[in-house]
Amino acid sequence: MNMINILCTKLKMKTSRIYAMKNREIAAIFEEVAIYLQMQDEVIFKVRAYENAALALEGLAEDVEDIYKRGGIAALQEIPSIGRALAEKIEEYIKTNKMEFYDELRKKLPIDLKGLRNIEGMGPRKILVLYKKLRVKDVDDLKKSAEAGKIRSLAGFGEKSEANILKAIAIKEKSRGRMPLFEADPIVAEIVDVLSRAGAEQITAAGSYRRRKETIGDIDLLVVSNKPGKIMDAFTKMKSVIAVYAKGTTKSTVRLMYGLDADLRIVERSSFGAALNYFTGSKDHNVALRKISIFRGMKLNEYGLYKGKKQVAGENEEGLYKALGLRYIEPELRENSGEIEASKKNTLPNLIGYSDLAGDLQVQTSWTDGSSSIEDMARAASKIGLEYIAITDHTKSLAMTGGLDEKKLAKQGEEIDKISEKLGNIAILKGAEVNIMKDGTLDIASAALRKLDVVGAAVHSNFALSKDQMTRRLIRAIENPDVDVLFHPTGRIVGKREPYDIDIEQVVDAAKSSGTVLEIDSLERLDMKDEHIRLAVRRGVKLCIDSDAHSPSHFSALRFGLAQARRGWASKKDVINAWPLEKMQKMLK
DNA sequence: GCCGTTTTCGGCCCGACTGTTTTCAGTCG
Repeated sequence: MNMINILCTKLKMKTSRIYAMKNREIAAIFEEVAIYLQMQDEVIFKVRAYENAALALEGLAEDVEDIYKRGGIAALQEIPSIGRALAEKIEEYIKTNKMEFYDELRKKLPIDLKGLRNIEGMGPRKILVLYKKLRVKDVDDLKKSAEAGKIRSLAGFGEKSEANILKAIAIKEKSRGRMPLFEADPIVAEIVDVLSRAGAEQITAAGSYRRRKETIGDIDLLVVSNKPGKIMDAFTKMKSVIAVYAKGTTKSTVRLMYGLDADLRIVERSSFGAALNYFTGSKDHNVALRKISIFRGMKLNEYGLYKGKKQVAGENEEGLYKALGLRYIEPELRENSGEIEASKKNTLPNLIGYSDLAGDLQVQTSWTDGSSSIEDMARAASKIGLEYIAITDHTKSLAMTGGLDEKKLAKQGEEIDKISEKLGNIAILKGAEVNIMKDGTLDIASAALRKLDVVGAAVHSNFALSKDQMTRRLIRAIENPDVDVLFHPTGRIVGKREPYDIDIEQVVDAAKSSGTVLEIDSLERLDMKDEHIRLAVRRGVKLCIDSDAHSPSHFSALRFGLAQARRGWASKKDVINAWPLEKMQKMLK
């Protein structure tokens, strides 16, 4: 939340512009309350209730304020992990922007909980002791106390604890939070290489990396090896390791110089499936599976599924799900957001596969801000197995890219025909990424657009309109009979730019009624988000997954768009560029 | 404080590692 606050201040934006802002605010408060309660020796289950509620709010697609407006307290209680008491607290916060219960706790213990909790090893009990004995209120106090050698003499602490605190603070100062998946990819490859050289028999990256979440908080690796000592040594001595938090025979944790942690677990082959399942998560998904195990009179841990002392499953994930009476659930779906119920009822979607794309409907070239010629881009696309691409350079109002006008579009069309004929092995469609003006009109005349095969429309300016204005702007473009696809519908860029404020449901509904395709932009943007995709799929809106390539190497980003689509429960039937060219073209206006 | 394939009361996921201890509490995922 801090990051968002900073962002808001910097951009002088109203906080309401940030998507589902209230959800995160309230989640942050509940998280803090949980810590306060733990300090006060409140029963752990009450603590968990607040933690669970925070998680539920963070994972919520809909704005909690909208839910409240729609159905009041009763609607809030429909949210899992929110009961009467917490619903009332949420109501209070929506109405007054305050929560008395929380304010009281804070008055009693005026501590920067969030800051202190962010220091590795600092939990509620330690924070409380440090406050009571040394009046430590924030990270700055903590650092000073440690440097002055005051901590080592406290009961429960020692010299090592004191040194670790200083180390953890130093590391935190260099931390960077969550990392986009596409940045983590090469780092994971590097670690896998090291472990494989050290003699690991089997290596799999698990965690949010395997679930293909758009950002990851750390890297979880799972290894099968009969030389655990050697593997752990190789892992903790990697060049990129700047600190070792823990090193055991089955589990080690290190901090990497890239600003995130990596966890390594070594397991027996007979437990690999159970371990993979456990370390892939999500935590919520795991907890749900364990509850099912208990219900069926069994116990699930990272070593297997047990009936008494007998392992009934665990060597592979498929067997594990089967033994729990479930259909196999793909990692991208494991967020405990309905996948377990769907698995029970056998209604899981047949997810689009990572090699299912036949074409790419957004490609830029050196005609505008791309680096390469039409021919080079077409060759690169063909090389990775695509059967068709659409050339979609920017249009004239995007002056900084040298956007094309009607005349240049016509000229580019002639060039495309020539190259198409020359190459022969890939269909090159004529298209454009047409700029959506502030009022929702387009910057290219209808007559010129009708000569194109694919018209994508996109917002590139005036991001700070009100929710209402922006929604109307997009809907006007969507309903334009010349527009086939709405490119990167929410304008966000992972880790860089928040989405503009729109009513996504209205946008999706407009796409449905007008037969407009919504894009999943793969490169850096990952726009739409998984939850938006899921909404679109539910409403029967067609999607396309595009690279938004500006150079030949960018086509490799399609796998991230595909991952996003899978996380949004999309099947091949939902994604038009997974279809053969002729069938795809029938979907265009 | 939440929740119900079993339960409107009585449960609530499970285990590894560290540091400070001599058996465990605290933290983490």
